[in-house]
Amino acid sequence: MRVLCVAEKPSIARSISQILSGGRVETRATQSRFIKNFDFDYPQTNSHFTVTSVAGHLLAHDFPDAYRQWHSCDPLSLFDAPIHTIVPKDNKAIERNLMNEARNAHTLMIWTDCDREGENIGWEIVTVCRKAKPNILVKRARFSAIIPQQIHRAAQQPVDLDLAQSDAVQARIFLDLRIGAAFTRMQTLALQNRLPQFREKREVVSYGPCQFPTLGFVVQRYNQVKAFTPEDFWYILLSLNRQIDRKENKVDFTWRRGHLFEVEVVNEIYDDITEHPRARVTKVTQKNTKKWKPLPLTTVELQKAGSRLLKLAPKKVLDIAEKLYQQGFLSYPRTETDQYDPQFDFMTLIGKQIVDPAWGAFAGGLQQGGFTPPRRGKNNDKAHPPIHPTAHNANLAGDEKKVYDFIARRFLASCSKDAEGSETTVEVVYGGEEFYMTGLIILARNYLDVYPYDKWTDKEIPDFREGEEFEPTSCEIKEGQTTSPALLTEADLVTLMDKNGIGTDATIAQHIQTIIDREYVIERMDGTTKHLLPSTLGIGLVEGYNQIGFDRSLSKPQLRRETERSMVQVCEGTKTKDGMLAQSIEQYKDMYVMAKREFDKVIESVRRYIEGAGARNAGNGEGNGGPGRGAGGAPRSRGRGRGRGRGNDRGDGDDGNGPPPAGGSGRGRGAGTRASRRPSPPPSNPDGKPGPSSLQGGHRTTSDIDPPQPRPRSSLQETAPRAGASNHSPSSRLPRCDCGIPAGKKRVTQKSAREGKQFYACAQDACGFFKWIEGDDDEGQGSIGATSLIPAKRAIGASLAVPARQCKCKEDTVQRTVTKEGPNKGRLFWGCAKGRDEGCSFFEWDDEPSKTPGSGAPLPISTRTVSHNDPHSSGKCFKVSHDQYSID
DNA sequence: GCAAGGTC
Repeated sequence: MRVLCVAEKPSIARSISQILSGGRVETRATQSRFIKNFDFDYPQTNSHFTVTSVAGHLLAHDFPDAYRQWHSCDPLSLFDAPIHTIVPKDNKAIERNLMNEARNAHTLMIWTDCDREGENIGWEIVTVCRKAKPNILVKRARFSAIIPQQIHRAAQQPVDLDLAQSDAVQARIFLDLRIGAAFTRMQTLALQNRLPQFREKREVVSYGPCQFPTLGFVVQRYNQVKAFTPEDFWYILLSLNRQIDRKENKVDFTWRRGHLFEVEVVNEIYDDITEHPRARVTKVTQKNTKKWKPLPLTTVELQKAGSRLLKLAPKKVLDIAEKLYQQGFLSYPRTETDQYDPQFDFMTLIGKQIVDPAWGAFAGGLQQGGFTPPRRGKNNDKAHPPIHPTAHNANLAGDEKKVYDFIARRFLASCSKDAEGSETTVEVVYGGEEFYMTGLIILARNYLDVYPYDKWTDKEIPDFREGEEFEPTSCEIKEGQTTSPALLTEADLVTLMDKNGIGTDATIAQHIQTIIDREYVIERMDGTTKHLLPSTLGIGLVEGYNQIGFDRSLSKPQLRRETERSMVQVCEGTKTKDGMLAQSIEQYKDMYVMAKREFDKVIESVRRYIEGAGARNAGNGEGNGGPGRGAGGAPRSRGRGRGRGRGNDRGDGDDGNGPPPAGGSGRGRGAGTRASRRPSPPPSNPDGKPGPSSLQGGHRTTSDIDPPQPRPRSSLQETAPRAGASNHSPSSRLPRCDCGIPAGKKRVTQKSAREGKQFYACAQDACGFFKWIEGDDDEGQGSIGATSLIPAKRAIGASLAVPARQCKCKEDTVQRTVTKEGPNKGRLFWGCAKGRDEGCSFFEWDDEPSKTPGSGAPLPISTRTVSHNDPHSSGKCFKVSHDQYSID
């Protein structure tokens, strides 16, 4: 039996040929420069194999001539115009090769990547091959790593292509083409008609459903920076000189109140406490603490780490990983999965690393009892495992070595144990005010030994006894200033796009490049950090469109997210391709009509900005004070507002008596005995520990993050935000609770599907008011849990893994793994978040459909795939009526 | 002269 295997790219064709043939393979050239055909016998299935490939998508889609000329039709008609499917000129040689080879084959086996796009590329290959041999039997090989065991298994146990996934991609292709072409022509022509700058330049002002939200993030951050007003604050620092190991040391105690924004109040407190000669140690506590080992590695994490730790551009990191994957050293590098299969064979892969001079000994230690199963993240695309090394490579240098080393060390670290330490907290009362200090002793470095990218250092502190008293060496008032957020870096933007489902692992970096190429955004180096600054054109477009009252803004991510959701529904079979298209086209057509009718607003906005008059008011109510960085650069994801009355998750924020806070609200527990004062704690790290802040650092102020200065470049100028230029953030966006006071913004902290989602609640916990913050994730910045709400970008399944099962307590359930020895060990199940003792007895296997009505739990793929496993039912795969492709 | 998604 002759089997024609077609991979998604030439390198995969070569690799699988090597593996399946055991090296005894004949290579034939084709008319395509890139494509080779590989012939060999595969006795395991009594077959003769020919392996070839395409190079990504084989087909292209465009409008017929009558619509292709920009002036030949109203752009509106592009929403309904016919779309032709063709084999583009560059792919003709590939097409000819496929048809020639198909004629001689009994079976066509599709070896494209196991994701949505791969399924669609598979159908494109089928379409072309069937032109030459209509009744060819079609099978699908499923694999997610180029390792012999998987490749042989895929060859011997092929499955069927998934029409639903292909349809979802098809719908996306048509939709993107129609929307992109219609909006791009309309806005380009309108701007050229009305503004001379555009007539002269004659450059395309493109609109794309991914590029515009990407631009939106850059503009949003710019507005936040510009709207930022620094605020002075004051705090009290208590110091003591005391010996550690016979060496004199100055140790600082942190004020429990953090810092206050009223200098008079601080002065008053200060005067009070300095009347007292001595401070007293009220409590010395010691507890064991851990630093968690890293999660298994996803593509986006790899890109962010590459940017932050290895100083390589996201695109560069991905290119290197792709190459190492093709050479068999890494697993598939485009994955959203950060959890391993319970059956994953860690030991064999760890064993391959013991020869390494740098981390071989560590790997050996893991083999001899040091192994602990990796943590389980929340994401699973059900197509690929986390990125891990599949073979050892000792012959790398430069950037390739950096990337491989990182991935190998990350893998070994994730198989190791958390680092362990002992944390000591000393609490002190001085003149009625509380101060504290923490120290850390690392007891076991564990994973840190192989993972130098994480830092955790001892902080020695002197011995203190409960009840002891001392005379402070100094007690002084320090001053600081809140600082503006920074403009986005490329890594920040990658994070935002990923969280909001804009683009795919493979295209995110390209969308960023597109908005730079279009001059919507300008890259600017600030020291060694590259920041992204919107151009006047970029701001003008976004602000202009924002002034048109769309339900869902074109520059925000919801629309794209809806497209993604629809695609998942098509994959699930709960929506048809045509249904999705009709619905989406109608929606975008309405928006197009509205945009065209009110395009004057965009034109005026663009005119204002590029002529320089608009920069004054870019905030436009958007600025929400910006993520507060505190004076010491607290994590950007955390705070909003400018310090005063920031919401904080520790519940010890605003006392509720003063004027309503601007950027959020804390729940008052009062400010000790001085209820009229308004304490504001230092920013916290995500783990709830105090972040590095001015309270410890002393004098770090806003000058750390100076706002960027203008540097004109072209007629479409850069715009530079200045701190303190305008708006205090409006509190008007906050709803009021049933008590009539502004509601507090809070975040779900419970481990569940909604973890991280924000909601409003009564700021004083008085009336029980509750409301989800709609579009919480849209703001992106700091929407910790957003990922779990975003459907998978490429592979089917990720969104289906979102836990939506609800237990008898009407709470979201949590996923657990069977640990008890027995046939179910390692199997996943869902149970009550509160546990069986405190909660209910809810129990469902993860791999079985939920019995809870409307739970949205995953359907096994097999139940919705048209399945024809009988190898003799040649051609029956295509009994399903299928108008997907008719190639012109 | 348009998009986003593959890959070379």
